[in-house]
Amino acid sequence: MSLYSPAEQTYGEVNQLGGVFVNGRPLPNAIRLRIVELAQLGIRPCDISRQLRVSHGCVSKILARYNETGSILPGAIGGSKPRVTTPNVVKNIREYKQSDPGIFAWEIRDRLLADGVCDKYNVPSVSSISRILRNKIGNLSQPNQYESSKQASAQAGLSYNHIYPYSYPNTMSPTGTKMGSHPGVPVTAGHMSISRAWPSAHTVSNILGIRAFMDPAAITGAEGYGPKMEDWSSVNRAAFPASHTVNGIDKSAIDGDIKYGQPSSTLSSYVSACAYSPTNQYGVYSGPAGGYVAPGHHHWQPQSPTLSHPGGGMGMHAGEIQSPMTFKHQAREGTQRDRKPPTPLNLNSVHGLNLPTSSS
DNA sequence: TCCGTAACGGTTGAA
DNA sequence: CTTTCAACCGTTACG
Repeated sequence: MSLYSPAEQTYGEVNQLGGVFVNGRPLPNAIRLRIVELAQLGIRPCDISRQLRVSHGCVSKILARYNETGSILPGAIGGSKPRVTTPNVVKNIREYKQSDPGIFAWEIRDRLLADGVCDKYNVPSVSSISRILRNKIGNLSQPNQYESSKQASAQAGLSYNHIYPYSYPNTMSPTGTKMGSHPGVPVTAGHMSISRAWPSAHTVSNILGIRAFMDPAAITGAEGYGPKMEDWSSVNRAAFPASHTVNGIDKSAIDGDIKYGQPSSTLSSYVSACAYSPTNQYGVYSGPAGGYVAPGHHHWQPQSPTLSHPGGGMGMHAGEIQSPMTFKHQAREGTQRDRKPPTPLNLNSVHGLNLPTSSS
């Protein structure tokens, strides 16, 4: 799909509940966040599922993950984690080699075990060590930036918190038709495309995207749905609302972002735990404002509970969700008979679902 | 009816 | 540059 996609086709499919999703891709952060927030308001998962039009399996998964890790973010997709040849291992191999240039690969292997660098489960094979020697350490005199960059964080275990690594191809739309118009966007800098990148033009598309997202009808209707996946995704990402404190659920942040822009550092808590960030290549969205996001950490490892990290600067237009759902309470309200009317807050207001679009 | 989870088809990105 | 491969995704269906 990458190359080009049929523009008219919507990017995304519609699930049984009428929600739009992109197969293989994570739900937009804004929706993920909304799921968590609604759950915290006491809304049952099944209701959340219906309201947001996200499969219950997904709601269940996101909530479970949130409970476990404290993060609403999806895990890192793609790439391959350094399995045995972690930077630390490479570093050690290099050291062994430097101190004894004639050392055999099997000897290195034994030393890695002996020194506790690796255990029997993750020690590289002799052939791997040979490859490392050949490919990464071949010329000891060279600085080898690879390591320097990663190595640091590498074994730390905790280093990964970052924002979701969505990398996003910034290539805006290949098609160019719609977006082409504003080429300004930086393709170059992969990172940040998100937040800053979205000046106006995107906005529109975002909106479309968004709407489409939630409202299938819109999609179809809008032939435009211009933003193809990428944009879409960007939307998503960007959309990350911010609020933090899950408990408190302050939407203020969100609102804020609705206004666009504000970097909301707030979402940190939600975001934080996300998985690692891939190399710093795309940097992760350093947000507009933020520049936080230190490139350095990425680390593989399952996410951990630690979380809060200022990472976030994504720009978000949280708005995304808003429109879609607007929570049609209709359905539910009618049936309110449920059990506890959990919503003290009124769903509608929950997130500020107000659609800023119109106003602003 | 609700919810956890496996299967499935998909995307991604490091190696 | 292309291919592999392992990670994750959300939906669906089942129990």
